Amino acid sequence: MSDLVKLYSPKETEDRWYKFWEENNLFAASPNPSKKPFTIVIPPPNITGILHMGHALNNTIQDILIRYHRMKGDESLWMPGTDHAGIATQNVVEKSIAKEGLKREDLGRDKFIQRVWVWKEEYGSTIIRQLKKLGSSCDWQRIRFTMDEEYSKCVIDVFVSLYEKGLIYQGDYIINWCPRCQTALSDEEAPHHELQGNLYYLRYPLKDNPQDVVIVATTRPETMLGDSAVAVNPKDKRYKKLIGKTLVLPLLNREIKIIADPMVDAKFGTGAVKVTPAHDPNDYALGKKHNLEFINVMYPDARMNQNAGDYKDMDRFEAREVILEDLKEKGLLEKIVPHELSAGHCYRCHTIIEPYLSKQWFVKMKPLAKPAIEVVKKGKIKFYPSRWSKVYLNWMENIQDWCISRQIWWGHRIPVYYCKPCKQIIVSRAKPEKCPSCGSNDICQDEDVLDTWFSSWLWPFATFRSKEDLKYFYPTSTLVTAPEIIFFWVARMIMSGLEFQKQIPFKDVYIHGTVRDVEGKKMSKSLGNVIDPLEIINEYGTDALRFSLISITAQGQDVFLSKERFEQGRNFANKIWNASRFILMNLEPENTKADLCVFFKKEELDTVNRWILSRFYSTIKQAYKLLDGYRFNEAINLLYHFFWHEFCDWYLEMIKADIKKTHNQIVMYKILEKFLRVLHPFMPFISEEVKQKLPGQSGSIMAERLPLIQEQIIDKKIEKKMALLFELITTIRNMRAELEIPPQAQVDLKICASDKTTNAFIKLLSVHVRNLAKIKNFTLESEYCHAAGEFAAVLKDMHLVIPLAGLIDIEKYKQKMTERIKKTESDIKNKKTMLGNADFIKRAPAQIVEKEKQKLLELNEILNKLKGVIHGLG
RNA sequence: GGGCUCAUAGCUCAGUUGGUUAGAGCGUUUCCUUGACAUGGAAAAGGUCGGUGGUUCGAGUCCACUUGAGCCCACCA
Repeated sequence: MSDLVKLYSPKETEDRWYKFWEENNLFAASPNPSKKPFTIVIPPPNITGILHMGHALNNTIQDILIRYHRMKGDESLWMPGTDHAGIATQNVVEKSIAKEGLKREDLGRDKFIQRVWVWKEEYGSTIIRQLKKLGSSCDWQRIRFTMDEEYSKCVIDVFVSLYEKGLIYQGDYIINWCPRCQTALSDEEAPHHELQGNLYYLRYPLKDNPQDVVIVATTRPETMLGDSAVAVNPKDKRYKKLIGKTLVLPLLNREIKIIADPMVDAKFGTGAVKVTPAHDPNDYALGKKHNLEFINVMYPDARMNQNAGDYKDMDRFEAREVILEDLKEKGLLEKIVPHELSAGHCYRCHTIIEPYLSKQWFVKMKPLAKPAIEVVKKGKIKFYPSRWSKVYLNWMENIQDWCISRQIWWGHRIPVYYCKPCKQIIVSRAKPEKCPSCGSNDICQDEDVLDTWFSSWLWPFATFRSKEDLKYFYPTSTLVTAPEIIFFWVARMIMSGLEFQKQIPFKDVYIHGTVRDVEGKKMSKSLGNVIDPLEIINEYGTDALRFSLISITAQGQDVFLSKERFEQGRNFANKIWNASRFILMNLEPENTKADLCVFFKKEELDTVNRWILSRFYSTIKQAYKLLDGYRFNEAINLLYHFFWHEFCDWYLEMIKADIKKTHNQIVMYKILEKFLRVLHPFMPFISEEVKQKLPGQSGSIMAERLPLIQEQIIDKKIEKKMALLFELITTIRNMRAELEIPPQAQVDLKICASDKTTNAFIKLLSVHVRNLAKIKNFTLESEYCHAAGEFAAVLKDMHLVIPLAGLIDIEKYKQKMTERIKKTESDIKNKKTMLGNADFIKRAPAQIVEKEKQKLLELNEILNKLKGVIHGLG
């Protein structure tokens, strides 16, 4: 290794190791009764997906969990797969055939679906390849697709079973309709966004007295063509006498009634509202209640239809303008007031949703939601961070029925059949030969397919191919996903798991933040602010990407990302690489064989080695705890700090002078080797690469176990003492800088430490003071030893003296000391006040009081020493 | 209209059960090309934790109100 380059090169190593792991089947998991299962099902990416930072974060977290548990000794399965993504995929393939001048109708249903499968074969696994670049240790042999034959069977089975239970029904309702995709959408698929629009005030003349008008306000004037009433609040005095009267709908001259309903808010607009039952959910309810006519005025593509009179064939927004013009001409446009409104948008193509009356299939959600609410309330499923459980419960408690039919071709076709002669509806797992009612074989299947989420909600169990696997790995352990997926997927999986497996689908739900750019904007292609993970991998390496991403992801907080962040990860990988190089080039292979636990004997091992071992075990103990609590950033930052600043900056520097000593050899090797194992879940590639270069090591690091915590090695006293030593060295270095002594020049140093323990400790470790602070003649006194004209500093109850005067600016230094004295005096004053407070003495825990007392003593000591320094300066 | 999150060093952010010299990375300043690493080392400067009030012996850390930023949900036409 020592002959290798100074810079770590992830490019040359990462792909190689991934291939090695795959070829050696190291990702595979299978039921093993002697082990605990740990299971994660991947949120299946769309086959149209291309890896973005959200995926990178999501999958890095899962991979950390999986690798951590695998090395903990659990039978760890990361179940991979992809989602057929009905609308998204259909859109992509439609675009692709459009290049040949074709529409899907030109091909016909079967040919089109064939084309989708061809597309899927060619591009559908792009995202999988990219997940592999990320280092994801999924059991790829188990990979699932939501349109796999068996999976599809399960989807159909679930539909039929829910239908048989009376939980699926068909009906004419107002649904969210995307005119561009030309399909119904669920409420979740039509998120509302604010829109700057207008409130248009229209005048509807009374039939009896056309000079008199009722003014209605609307944001969508084109829907007036479908009006079948005007509604007012029954208590509204302004309109009381008009209730029951007839209006003439302008432009179409249709007669409509004025009705009264308490649903109308008298304070909004004019207090009179036009009622369009076929184009608005509220109006739909009014229409049902008051038995109004349902007039659909649009084609599925949102052009006006035959019910729209002269406006037929105009697009809805074009019609809006023309209608307003015409009304204005007739003097029936009262006014236009700017008005902010929110409208549903298609989550696939962002087209404004049209509330549209149509026949669709729905799932009754209330009965399914009930047990799903219970399991979260009872803590059987826990959200991390816990606040998301509130969001979940709030949604579940107000759940609406789920529209599951989609008017597209790519997806699971609804298993409903219609008998043409007798109109019988047959819901069946397989196509019936003949109608059970009339015996006819003139049967056709429902044209619609199911919502993609109607297949993904079965993911945690439908992915398992055998009963044994299902029994062993289900319920899964942790689900890792983003907040916007809670309603779409998490909630529904909980419902389906309870309904079809009678068990929760997972125990923990870890909700991570959204990846945003530095300005806090969501990363998206349209904004052009994306950072491509693959580019980062190419430039900095996968380990760097993973490290940086994780180190800034506090539990549940959004991630603000700029490209520079990845430098830290790259630098850390390089640091590990070089520290390893250093160790390996100094390591005698025979020293790699010792068993650390046998070797470790307090009495025999020197302080420095005891210290670093203690720090190592303290660190991993804390890291494991943090990982178990899903605090990934804290865990990795802890490991980072340990390795870089304690192991490299202090430990390796201290033992450098005596690197061939057996104890040093054994300890530095053991810590490196063990550290790599702890690091592996976070940075799988470099940990494997270095591990493989260690002498006497064979086999993958993936097959190793995490180092066990050796409690008996943790020694807080030594850790504290060593902290003092470091402070001492730092203070001396500081003095040298103050004196502008060149780094390579050696100086003499006197330390006056009156405290016996401290004195003895410094004596014991004086070699390190000499080496790390470049000291030539070192003397340790127990008495005050600061002579006039010498340069001195104070550390706790010690005086540090460099007998080399004249170089410093005495006045400047005096001033600095005076400031410190002032600060110390003020600290003392505060402490005295605190300790003088009877309530504090009485109520604070004794150990805190004791600690404060100690601090006061120390401060007094420091004050004395500082005064001595000033005095010494003359 | 309801709910949630955030506001801590120049920048980006940590800070689990309230304990008192508030941390990191990046950036800045000074010095160092010393055989592991300049994707490096040493040292330094820099916050009193958005505001107000409260609880407490003690609050960045709990409560109320408030200001600003952002997100989610909701059938205001």
